[in-house]
Amino acid sequence: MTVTALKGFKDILPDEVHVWQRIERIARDIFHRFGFAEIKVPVLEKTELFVRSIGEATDIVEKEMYTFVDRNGASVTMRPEGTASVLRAFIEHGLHAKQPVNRLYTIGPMFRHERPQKGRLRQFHQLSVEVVGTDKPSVDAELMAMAWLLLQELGLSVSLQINSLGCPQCRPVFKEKLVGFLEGLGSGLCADCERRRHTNPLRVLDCKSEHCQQHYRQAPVILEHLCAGCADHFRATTDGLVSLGIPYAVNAFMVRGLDYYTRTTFELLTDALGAQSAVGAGGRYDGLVQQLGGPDLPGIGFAMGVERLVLLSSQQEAVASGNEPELFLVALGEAALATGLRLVHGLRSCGLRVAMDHEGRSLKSQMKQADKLRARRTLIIGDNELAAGAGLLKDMLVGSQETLPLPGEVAAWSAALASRFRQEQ
RNA sequence: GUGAGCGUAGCUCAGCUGGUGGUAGCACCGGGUUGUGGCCUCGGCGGUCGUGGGUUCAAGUCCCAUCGCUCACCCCA
Repeated sequence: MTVTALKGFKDILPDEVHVWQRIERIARDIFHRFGFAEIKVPVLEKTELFVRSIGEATDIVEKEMYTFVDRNGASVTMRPEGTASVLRAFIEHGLHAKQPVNRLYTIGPMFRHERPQKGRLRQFHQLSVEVVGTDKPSVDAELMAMAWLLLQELGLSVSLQINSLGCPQCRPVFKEKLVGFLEGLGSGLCADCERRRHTNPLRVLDCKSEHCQQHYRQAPVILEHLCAGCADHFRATTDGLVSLGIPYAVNAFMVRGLDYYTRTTFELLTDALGAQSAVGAGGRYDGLVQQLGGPDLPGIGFAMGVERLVLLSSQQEAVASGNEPELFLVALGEAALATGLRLVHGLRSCGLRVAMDHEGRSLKSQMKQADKLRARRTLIIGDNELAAGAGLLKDMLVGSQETLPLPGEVAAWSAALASRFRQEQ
């Protein structure tokens, strides 16, 4: 092998592609049920967009972005997440002017230069969903309910954790209190926490070390320091979840890796993916649209990792792809091959999935091929059949076989066969 | 960026303390059936043992380096 794919970039082979298609099909269906419209945006953007939205001091911006200078000398970046691009498009095209609240989703690849591991790649794919133009907590609940329904219809069981990160009024007050608390702790924390204490104090509380957690028993909790507005919002959001019957757990220590989140944040977690526990996550980002140069509109969104959904789906029973040929045409000899090709094209034109072999191989060999492709039926045409103006139609499931007269024009046979197969489906 | 494990056929893997690469399984191709798949059976195709050095009479096996993959830390979808 001379040239291989880049580290962390994966080929999705034909055998697994139907798992992806199923996920995307169910996702699109649900998004449409909830009134979302698809938007397709570029994978390459000006670097500035992500720096301004995600935050200069985040891990993503500091060390994970695929950033390079293009031929004109401009700094460009392969998008590391979807929200920034969607909001850029939203603002650039003035979508807010068309309707007060916009519901958008996009599906596609994201890029982050991290060390790959189970469920984590450098090119990965997200289902990304945004609601712009409302700050109503019932929308927060509705959005989480949609994510929940999607996982449910995919047959995956996960847990929902939620938190509130407050707003520009109450979060700084809490942060100050937390820093004060951490300084009073002295030494004894793990190395990571020692470091985070200064770089990202909020994240300290998320530490997995039992030892550190003991120190944090008395730590101030964000949910107890929300301003009245944020507290009301959080209460209304959880009320909404309860009324919709969505089970959730409050995790006051949950933090997000992007700076733009405000108020509601949530994660959809599984324990079946090794170290990668989040299959989806999101939150509210009031203020982000304005920060990106747009109108002062609130927003909320979430993303789900398609690879992680695929990993979880693949742990379920295998499902047939549904793309098996409805007919495999077996042609024996030159003359039959020529007639067969015309018949196959006629059937395909009538909407049937039809396969055939062009190599002139033996009958047995072609039957094997039809079986391997899991073709529903075979139509055998050889010299005998040509002479008789007929074909042998075999049902590959039952094993029964009948002589099928093929009189007149190919177009006529094709239409007749196609409508007959439809009825038998 | 840090750490650990692993690189033998298209895939999954045997190969013990160095002594000629496995009739291995799956897959693929062909026969057993004058023109009929799955099951069975027989045969065939298929390998720079990741790469480069070193030790040795002899290296898939031991040593070093290097590349790649995987998992974990970090972080995240």
